[in-house]
Order: sequence, then structure tokens, then C-alpha cells
Amino acid sequence: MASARIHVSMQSKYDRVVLLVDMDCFFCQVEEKQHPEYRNRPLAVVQYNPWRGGGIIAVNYAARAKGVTRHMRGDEAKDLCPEIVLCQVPNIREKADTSKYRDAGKEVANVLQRFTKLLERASVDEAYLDITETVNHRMQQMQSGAFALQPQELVNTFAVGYPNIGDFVNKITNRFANPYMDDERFQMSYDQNDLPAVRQSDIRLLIGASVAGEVRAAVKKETGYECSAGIAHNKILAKLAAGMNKPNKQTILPLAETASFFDSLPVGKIKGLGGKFGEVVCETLGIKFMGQVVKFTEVELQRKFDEKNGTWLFNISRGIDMEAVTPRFYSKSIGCCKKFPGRNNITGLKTLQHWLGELSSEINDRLEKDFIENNRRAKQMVVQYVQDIDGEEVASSRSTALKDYDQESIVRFSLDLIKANTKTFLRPGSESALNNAIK
DNA sequence: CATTTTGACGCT
DNA sequence: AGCGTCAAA
Repeated sequence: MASARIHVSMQSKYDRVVLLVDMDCFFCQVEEKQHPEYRNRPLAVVQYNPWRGGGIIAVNYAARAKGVTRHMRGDEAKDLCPEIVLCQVPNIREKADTSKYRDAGKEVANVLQRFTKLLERASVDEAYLDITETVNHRMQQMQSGAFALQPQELVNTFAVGYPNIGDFVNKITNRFANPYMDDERFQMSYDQNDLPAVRQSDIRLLIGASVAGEVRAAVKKETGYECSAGIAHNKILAKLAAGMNKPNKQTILPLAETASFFDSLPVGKIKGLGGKFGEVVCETLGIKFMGQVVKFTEVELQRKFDEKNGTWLFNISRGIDMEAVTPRFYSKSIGCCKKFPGRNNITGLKTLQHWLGELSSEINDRLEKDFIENNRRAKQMVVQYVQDIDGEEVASSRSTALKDYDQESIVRFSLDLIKANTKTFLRPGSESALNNAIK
């Protein structure tokens, strides 16, 4: 099958203007909106709370100032910040149910959607917007005098490499007064074919920032939620920029600043390099920073990694990312899961059936809601589970095609899949004990 | 016993 | 098809 990633084909690598909109400590904001009395207080969202106060999955900025972080238990947060409000993810069917936050994320996406057809939801609280068309239109209006940037649209706007946004605007203004000011450097640094886009890059990103300001104002006005945004020529850079200034701020990553910025940017900050592959890249190349990758040729990188990853690294290290913003509003899959650590391991058939029932019930509700909203039905179901086999964690997944289904059939299908996949499902000699505990 | 619960995508 | 990786709250 062809790769799922679609790449843009266009005259230049710098023609697009892409936004990444990221909600600030989103689950906390959802709780603060629901409970106005919690506003302006340190707050965190936890899942479950009997064991050491629950696990923290979101922390607002007042609580971060006290040293509270994700990963901590609720009790640790209380130690650091006794006045903190700990909101629990709702427990429905004896498990954490994050539907409330999915619904809130959809509410935000409904606002974002009005600004472009090219909206790609990247997670419950993040979306990429390709606003190239709007920027092109405003460029034309600007040339005819029908549109002008208003400074008040750029409050809370930053540009990487500039101490404040005013300096960035001044530079662009000076360039209008003297169009050949930067041109010698542009001609030395970029491909001939890219020069028209390079010459317009800064002003187009600045217009993009004004659009981003409007997007964020609309989200705030219509949902009450605050967000941060990155403005750049592609997804990787927009995502990177969005994290530079938070909360409730937006950041431009100017084309000409990318190289010097990358010189001190740890490799792992780039989306896709935050895990094992990023570690391998650093060890293999003997480097720490993104800018150090440019010292290697594309062929060298392909030899050290593989053809695809080598080319990807070569381009990304130069700030080039041709991956398209692929329109997608609804998720491709709907799933739920629960862990059963330690003494909660599922060891008996009855318990397994019970939890398959709970999970199937949630899935069934969400599939029904999805059918009503989006008029689609699930075609396939996948059961995933982790077993304890001789003290080792062994993950498995099995799938089956779905035609008609309801909660009962989902339970039956999932149990059948697990049974069919397990040589010794029940412990020999027992009617009810699983041979391998499910974690 | 202990982040957990999601979701997308790449490799083989 | 099944497994693994990466990322977000």
C-alpha cells in the first residue's frame, strides 16, 4: 500500500503558510470552564484517585508555577501546592472516561474549521490549518491597498530570533522601503526557484500571524478556551514554533532564522525525533543539536539510516517539510482501554467477561453517537490485550470484520477473539481460571 | 501493582 | 494482519 502521508507539490518549499493551534493545558481549561469557581486557582486533572491521589495528566499554569508536573501523583501535587484543585476524569463504568474532553475538542475544532477547509486535527486539542489561500488573498488586497495589518492584531505574537515582534515588523517595513536590502543574501542562500517565495516569506508569515490572532480570538470568544499557535511554512516548524511561547501566545518561525535556531535546538524537540529514533540519530551522528545534521550529505544520512529516513532528516534539518495538511475532522478509529496492574490483573473468566462488558458498553455508546453525528459504521474491530506469560508482558492484538453489532455482540466477538488466539485459554483442570493473567 | 487513556502511522 | 513507535491530555 502507498504511504499514507501526502506530500505537497508546488513551486517552492516556502509557498504555504501553516498554523498549529494547540490548546493550553486543555483538560484543565475544560474543568475551569465547567467550574468557574476554580478559575485563577492552581489546578490539575487526575485519573482515578484512590492510589496516592491519582495520576496527573494535565496541569494549569498556576500549578506549574508551584512545581506541579504531569506524571506526578495527586498527593505529591498536594505536598507542593496544598491549595491545588484536583479534578478527576469522570469515572463511568468503573473506568476513566475522557468523552468530556473529546466533546470540548470538537467544539474548538468547529470554530477552527471556519477558517480553512484544510484543517487536520492532530489530537483531541491540536490542529493544523493550511491558511495559504487566505494569506495569498490578503497579499493581493494589501498590494491594492484594501488590506493593512493592524498592530493590535499582533499582541501576544513573537518571532523566533527577534527580541520583540516590533523589531520583526520594522525589518519587513525597511525591506519595503529598500527591496534589494536582503537580496544578495537570499540569492546566496536559496535555490533560484525558491527566491520569489523567499522574498515574500516574512510578510506572508506576518499576515499568517494576523490570521492566527483572529483564529485564536474566535476560539476564545466562542468557546472560552485559550490556545497557543505556531506560524511557519510547514507542519514541523509550525508545531515547533507553537511550543516556544505559551500560554495564550503565538510564535512565528521566520525562514531566515531557522538555521541559527536549529544550531542550539536539541534533536528530540522535533516531532518524530522525541523517542528512540531521535536517540539513535544522536548516537549514530555523534550530535546533540538539529543544526549539526546539515553537516551530513543526504547519501550519508541514507546510508546511516535508510533511504526514507535519511532524506527526511536531510530536509527537516534544513527546515524543509513537504508533508501536506491533510483534511481530517473525525478520527479514523474509536477505542477504549483499561489497565489492570499488579493485583488487579484479570485472572478469572468472570472478571474478564465483566470488563469486556464495560469496555464494550463504552465503545457501543461512542459508536452510536458517531453514527448519529457522522453517519458511519465500524467495519472492523480490534481487540488488544497484554498477558503475563512467565512474568513477561506479552502484547497481542486480533481483528475481525464487523457487519452488524451491538454491545452484546461486541463482548462476544472480543471474547471469541481472545479465546481463538490462546492455545491454553483456561488453566488446565479449571472451569474459570485464566491460564495467563491479563494486565 | 502504579500514569493511564487515547489515536495515528510505519514496518514486515 | 499483527506488532511496535510516537505523541498528547
